[in-house]
Amino acid sequence: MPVRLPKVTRLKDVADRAGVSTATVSRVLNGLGPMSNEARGRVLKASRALDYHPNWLAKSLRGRRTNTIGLILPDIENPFFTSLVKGVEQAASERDWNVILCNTDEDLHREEVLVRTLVERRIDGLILCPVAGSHAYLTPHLERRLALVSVNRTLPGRRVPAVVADNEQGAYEAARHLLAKGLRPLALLLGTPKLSTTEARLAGCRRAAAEFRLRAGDLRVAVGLGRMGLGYKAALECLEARPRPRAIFAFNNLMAEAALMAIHHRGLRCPDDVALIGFDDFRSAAAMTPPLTVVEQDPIGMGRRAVEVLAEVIANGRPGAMSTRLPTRLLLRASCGCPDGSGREHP
Amino acid sequence: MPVRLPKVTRLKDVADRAGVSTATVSRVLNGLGPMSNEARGRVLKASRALDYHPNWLAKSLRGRRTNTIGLILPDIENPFFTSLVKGVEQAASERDWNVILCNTDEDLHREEVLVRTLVERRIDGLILCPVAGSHAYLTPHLERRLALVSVNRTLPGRRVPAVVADNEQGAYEAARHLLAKGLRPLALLLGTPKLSTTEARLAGCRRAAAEFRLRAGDLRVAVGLGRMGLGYKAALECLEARPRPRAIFAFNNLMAEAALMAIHHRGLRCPDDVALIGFDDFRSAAAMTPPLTVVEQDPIGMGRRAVEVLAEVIANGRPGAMSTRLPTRLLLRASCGCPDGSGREHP
DNA sequence: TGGTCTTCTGTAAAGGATTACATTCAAGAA
DNA sequence: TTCTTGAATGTAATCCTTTACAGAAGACCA
Repeated sequence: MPVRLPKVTRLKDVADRAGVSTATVSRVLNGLGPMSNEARGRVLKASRALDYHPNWLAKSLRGRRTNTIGLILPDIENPFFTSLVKGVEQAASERDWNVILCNTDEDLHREEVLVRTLVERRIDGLILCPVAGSHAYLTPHLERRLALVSVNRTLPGRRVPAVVADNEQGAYEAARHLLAKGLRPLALLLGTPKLSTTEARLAGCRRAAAEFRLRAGDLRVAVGLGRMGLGYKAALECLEARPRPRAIFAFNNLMAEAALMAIHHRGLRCPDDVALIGFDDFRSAAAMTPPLTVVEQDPIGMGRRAVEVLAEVIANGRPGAMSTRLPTRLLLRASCGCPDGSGREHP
Repeated sequence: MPVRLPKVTRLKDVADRAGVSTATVSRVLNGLGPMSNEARGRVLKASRALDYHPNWLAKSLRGRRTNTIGLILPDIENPFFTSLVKGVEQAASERDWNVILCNTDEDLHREEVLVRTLVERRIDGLILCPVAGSHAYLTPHLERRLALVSVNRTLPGRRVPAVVADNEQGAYEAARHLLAKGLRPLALLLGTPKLSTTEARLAGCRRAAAEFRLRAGDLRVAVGLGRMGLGYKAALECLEARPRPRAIFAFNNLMAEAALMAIHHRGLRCPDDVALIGFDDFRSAAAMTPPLTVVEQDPIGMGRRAVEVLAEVIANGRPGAMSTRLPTRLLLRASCGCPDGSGREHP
């Protein structure tokens, strides 16, 4: 029998219609405790007829668990983070968790506000990619045993589990690859400075430089500050210096694109005049001319792993390991002067 | 005096420490009702000392309002939707609303489950970009007066307010531009079929074709099904046909990239052998070789507008207008054989 | 002094679910 | 027949806030 659906249906309404108590309805709907088939049938029928949707607020309030985690990222428009979101969503939905996604735009104050909001929402745990700066505001949250995992970037000086890529090694391999070809000067195009990723990648490059006994002038550092326009300008200036760099290593996907545009607009050929390697693969990298060599990360895997670590923290109060470092891989395409080795450019 | 923070602080704890009732604490913290400065000071001090964070679950349960909206999209990895998310987030945060973002992966069943989940969470409203197929499951939700706005795509045959781009006109202008240059055959590379966007763009192309009195064989339709690999294959096949198309109009950013790769891999020159126009601008479009001409949309504006319409529905029970159609613009770059007119390739 | 207003504060009832505990009832055992 | 046991169900407390309503205390006026 169809029913006019006037207001929102409560558990009590279902109970009344089925002629049982609220406790019975709750037990039936959650499949807990003993129940007669008789009661079960009546409850399910009533629930269906009234189009009952349990009030998740009440449920969570009572159960002290929201099955929701927070995910705070600095820039969801960046394809790296977009893929990371996907990984987190996948792993979360396997656990029947929901994700609340938030964007800081690299703004520390906004990050602090977002963390507070999520804590007030009683999320079960938080995955955070912290912006640069002091995270003193986290102290009371951590004392309160907020389940927290940092992802992609670390939180310096805090005992917070981290899931990151092996930035040092990845950058080392890229720089070594360029230097082994004799390409120098080598210019580094940094994204946002002071981040743990930037620092680690820089360290990797310095290791390679030391190994090849590079002279001081043969390692240049330009800073793009994480914005396309600024990266483009920095790359242009960098290409103006004499002797001109023979290779550029861009520290993220945005900077790699900026560098390639700068090379083209200067009328230079890539890789013949200037070789280019980027950090992090992205959808368009293989469609560029030339296809871009990149240090490939696994953002989806990183997101998945972050959820797993968070699950450990939630369940046991602490993670299995404080630090997870995911391997990277040099994905050779034409922009560094190599024959398109490891495939992938045919989608 | 610093306090060891043992468990989570409740309103009651603050009240006890300040020596007042819970009602007073609530009034002070929400700035409602009359209160003495005396009480105010004591409450604020206690609240700070105990690091009190109001329980949003209890608040929302009692207030029957969550200040949260849902946003369901088919593919958050697509930069178009990523920007749309940004617009929604901006407009939402101006209203102190939070956004729960969900991903359907173009799967109707997943969409249905997500809507149910969000309804159970008692979101105040929902912005939905529906996948193809029958949305019968929406009927009871709409009877229950779920505040719903569809975005980018419409829900055929339902009275649900929609915020979309003017797909017909945008596609018409692009096709006209190519046909006016005498480029034929013209090949259309569709994304996912049966979507309102695809249909509208197709209609725009047919209008242009009729205007130019195109012969039947001079308008080809290939289908990429919204996946990079399939789009690439479809484009390759399309380029194999004789006479070879002199122009391709790709119906979304993914298909445009696929088409460009196919052109390159076939050893053809763009735009000399085959001109190319895509639908929707994206970060890398200007960095491609040649830079891509596209029908530019305004995804951020679309997201913002969707929130505004949703706000009307929430406040008044109905929208100001059932349909909002946002203008598009042909953004000329080199890939259609035009001099880089409207700039933008220098970031 | 008593009455009327104001201004502040407290008590207790929602809001909608889960669940510890109590109760009922029938079957089986002694 | 009476007692024990177990399954099935109901009652009421609980989670944490907001807020209607009532009460208290002081100011002011007649």
